[in-house]
Amino acid sequence: MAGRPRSEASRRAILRAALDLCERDGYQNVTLKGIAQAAGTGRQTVYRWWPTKAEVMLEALTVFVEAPTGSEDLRTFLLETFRLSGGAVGGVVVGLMADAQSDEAFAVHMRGFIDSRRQALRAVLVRTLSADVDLELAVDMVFGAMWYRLMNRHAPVDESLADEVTTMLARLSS
Amino acid sequence: MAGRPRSEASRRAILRAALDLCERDGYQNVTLKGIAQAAGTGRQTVYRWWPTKAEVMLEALTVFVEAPTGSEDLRTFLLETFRLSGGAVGGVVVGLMADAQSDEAFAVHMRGFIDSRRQALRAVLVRTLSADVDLELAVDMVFGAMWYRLMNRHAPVDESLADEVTTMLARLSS
DNA sequence: CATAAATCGAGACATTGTGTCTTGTAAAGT
DNA sequence: ACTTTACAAGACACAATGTCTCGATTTATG
Repeated sequence: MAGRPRSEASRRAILRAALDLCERDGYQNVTLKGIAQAAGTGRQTVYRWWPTKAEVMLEALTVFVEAPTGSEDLRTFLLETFRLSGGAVGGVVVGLMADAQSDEAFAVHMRGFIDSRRQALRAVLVRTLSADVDLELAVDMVFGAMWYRLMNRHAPVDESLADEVTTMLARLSS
Repeated sequence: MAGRPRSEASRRAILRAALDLCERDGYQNVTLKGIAQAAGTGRQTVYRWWPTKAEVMLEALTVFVEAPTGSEDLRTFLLETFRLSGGAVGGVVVGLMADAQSDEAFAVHMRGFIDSRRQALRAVLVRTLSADVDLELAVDMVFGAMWYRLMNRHAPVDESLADEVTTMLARLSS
């Protein structure tokens, strides 16, 4: 009761092609057909292992992009996080968040991804803020500001945002 | 050099049908074909005046939903805003934000909509916060937290959020 | 009143992406 | 050998988008 094993080469080729096409054409213009073609694989091979483009991208992110380590310093943590989000990866995660709005099954996985990042920030903030500050709300406001800017594009997500957020939070404990 | 004037009845029927279908089926499941059909109008009549579903919805919001007035009290302002965003309107604006990620022309209009709300909050915050607090960042963090919760759905946008944000901001000026 | 201009509702049409299905081949265990 | 599963390639039905055509309607102009 066993057949041909899953091709690890095809899997990596698909995940790699997904990210590459994303960077070249933008998340919204990437199609599953395009991913399969760029990866030199059949379309069914993609559909067999992932239900949607978003799921492919999410796995590609976790495989090829390492998340910022849990730095102890808030400013450093935010610098790493915002540097990553402001670049090509930012375009992907924004597309994923947009797709999550029309795909509840994927939204669940997206929340898992988001939650891991929330935990990392929470671990930093718990050492930075006073004990009587609402930690969950602080996480919402920091990452909220980041996502808000990523999606609405009224201001960049960059080093200066990390500085400003850091000084803003410092005021809470004075 | 004048022809038949635009039918105001059709315009209102389309905007009304757009919101009604949104509430019944959810933003993502609404199609332009469905809107035209529900409004009892031809499809071309919709396309003649709006390029996309998102533009129809945005106009429908501004016509049928009145924005919270610029209350002087921060907590009251947030209560009104969050009560609106937490209901059926929240589902629409989230859908619009998602669509804006794949339609740059609409994203420009969306930023205009967002910016009017930012100005309203800014007007309240400038009377609430100390003069040396970064006002733009404060707006980003407050509305950011709201949008973050609306899109990721890890926590509700309700009265308690308004309370928590109000007390959090009060700490900045102590 | 006659004509030009622009709208109206209705629906055909091509295009594109999704997701399923089929075909013939390849690689594993039994 | 035989079964099972994956593979690449591509046909297929389906749904939504956006353009186009059609005949009819409603306005301003001469």
